[in-house]
Amino acid sequence: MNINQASDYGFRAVLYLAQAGTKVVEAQTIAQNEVVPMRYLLKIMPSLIKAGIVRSQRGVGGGYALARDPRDITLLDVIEAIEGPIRLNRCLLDEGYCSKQGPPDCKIHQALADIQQKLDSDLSSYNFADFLE
Amino acid sequence: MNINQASDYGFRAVLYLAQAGTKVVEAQTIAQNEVVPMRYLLKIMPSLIKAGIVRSQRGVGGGYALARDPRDITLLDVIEAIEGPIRLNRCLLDEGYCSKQGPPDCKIHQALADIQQKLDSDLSSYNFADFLE
DNA sequence: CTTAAACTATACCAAATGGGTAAACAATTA
DNA sequence: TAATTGTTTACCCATTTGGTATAGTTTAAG
Repeated sequence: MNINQASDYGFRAVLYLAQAGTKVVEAQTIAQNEVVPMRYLLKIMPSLIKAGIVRSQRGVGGGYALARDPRDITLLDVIEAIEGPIRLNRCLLDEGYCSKQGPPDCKIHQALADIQQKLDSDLSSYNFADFLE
Repeated sequence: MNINQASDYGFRAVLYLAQAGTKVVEAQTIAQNEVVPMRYLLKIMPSLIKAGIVRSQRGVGGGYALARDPRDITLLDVIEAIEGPIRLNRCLLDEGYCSKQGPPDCKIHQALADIQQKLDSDLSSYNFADFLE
């Protein structure tokens, strides 16, 4: 039960870009400053772009910049961009996954759904403007 | 980011035992009723025993029963018994794990710590008496 | 006091996931 | 048109996950 390394790298990249303001920063700079393996970072970034969190520019002088105000980027946004939606239990998303095919009123399922919703909302309550010094 | 299958099986086993009251129930009965692979269930149960959630009896007529009131067994208890403590990010538990060895005042770390604490508390707010019909 | 029923401990295994690297490609600018 | 920088895709190895098998230990019944 944890956030994976890729998401953690995503946090660092977004935070670095937030600190950089509107400047376009190349991957290598982010990788070095945030101690993220460069090639791995390059693989992660497109997920952040597809999610509308980051924009990129190719070619000489290219790099990455935030696509929107850091205030509008939450921890959950980054996690979901990289790992997809959170599901405390697979049964909460994959209908028919549960081997018991439990009664639709499975109370544990309902409890987990409630807890997951709170977790989502907690992860959404922190935005990257909060993290700037 | 999810609770693993073993914990889900653990939920089912504990719920089944809670419904059985004080009766000693053999593994096969639990496995069949809760649709859990018998051998896998047998591997999981010792974790619940070590955590003081379940007690076992060997030999003829043996089986499992809850070791304490269902009201005193929470979702978190079962998860921690089976998966160990929850850590949203490894850096929250393994000191010195973070490749950045970030400043001790990493704001993201602090946010995740807060969120994790809320998650723990939410998972603790449901006990297995709540789940009985 | 032996046998059968039940849990325990270990070891093993295949498939999926996680973390990371490599190489060829596409775009952009000087 | 060449150099720079991101994109795409494929590959790779180690770990984890979910599960099975096997040998062993405890206990109650006969």
